[in-house]
Amino acid sequence: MKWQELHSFVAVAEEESFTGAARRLGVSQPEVSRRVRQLERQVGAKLVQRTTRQVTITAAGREVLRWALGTIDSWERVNRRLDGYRDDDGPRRSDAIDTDPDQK
Amino acid sequence: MKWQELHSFVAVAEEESFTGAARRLGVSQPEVSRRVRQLERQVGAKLVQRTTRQVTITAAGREVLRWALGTIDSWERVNRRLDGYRDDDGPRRSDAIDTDPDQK
DNA sequence: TAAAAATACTCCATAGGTATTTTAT
DNA sequence: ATAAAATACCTATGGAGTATTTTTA
Repeated sequence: MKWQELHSFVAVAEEESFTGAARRLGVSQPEVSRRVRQLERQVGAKLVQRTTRQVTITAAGREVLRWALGTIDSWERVNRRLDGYRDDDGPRRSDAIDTDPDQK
Repeated sequence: MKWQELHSFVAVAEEESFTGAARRLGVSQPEVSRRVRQLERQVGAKLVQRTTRQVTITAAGREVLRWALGTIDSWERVNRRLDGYRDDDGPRRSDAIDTDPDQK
């Protein structure tokens, strides 16, 4: 499971659109499609019900969404607590950890 | 950030050894080394202090470890709750989501 | 000096883009 | 008919192995 997949799924769930999510994530629409499908494959359950006109989250999707939001949030808190320990020698690459949706 | 990196870090922290963690994860020692370094790079802080004879977790490492353990645990709970929704058509690939350390 | 971590090099899998096709309203 | 998701295809990045080198107790 990858962080990006979670973020992509969250974006799709919130935007109720793959293209919208793609725009928001700064990535192509097919890529979002792939990430969500991949997540679904790994989880073993359909997370969003899609037709070309409607994207609705499934019951399983709601479960995962809740968890994903909580996890992302808890990470952000831990991440903040790490500020004290941070070694600022290496090149600062805030994009490496895509904790923030509006990275770029 | 990748799930594997978290698991690798947890294994290293618990085994206090890269080779031990590698054995436990069923992966090569250099790979574990890379995954942990990658995680450190992303986090922006050294998580384990290593010499060739001693591997000790840092303060930052302890923070991340706590979070990682909690996250892995919470995922396992959600994952169990998903059993009801699971579509058992596609090939069962329990290894895809490495939620379980003893996958293979 | 011996055991363990890091580096070097290689190969192949997959992440991710563009172009196109399919589908549902 | 059209907007949006899926598929096809291609390239480049990086995941992961083996072999080797470096390091410290």
